[in-house]
Amino acid sequence: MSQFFDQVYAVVQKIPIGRITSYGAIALYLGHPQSARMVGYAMNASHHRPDVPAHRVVNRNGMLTGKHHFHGSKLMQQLLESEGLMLKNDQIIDFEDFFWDPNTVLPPFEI
DNA sequence: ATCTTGACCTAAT
DNA sequence: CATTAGGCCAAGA
Repeated sequence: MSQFFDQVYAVVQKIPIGRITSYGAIALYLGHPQSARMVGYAMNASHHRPDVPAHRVVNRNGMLTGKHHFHGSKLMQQLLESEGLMLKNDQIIDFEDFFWDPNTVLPPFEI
């Protein structure tokens, strides 16, 4: 089951193209407000899952803290830029404008 | 089995 | 302002 990881992947897959969200927002949505680290860990373990757009998940400041875990260190930035986002110094410009919050967009999470 | 290390976040100092 | 401390819990050594 590994519920939590799968739930994380399910949410990440719903992030629209060109939008991004944060680890903490996902953790909060799933009812684990203090388990943001686990969301990041789930991403680390999502390499063998092809349909999980891990590049659309950044930390709450819009910084690409996980870029080193991609195949190339530029890959994450390139993927985001190809979706229309602008980046500077590993940080998303106008992060708040592109932020996609599952807590306000998706229906309340239910077990 | 224990110890360490994290794609994090918040609250307190 | 910046820095620390604590909580979270899955893997690897």
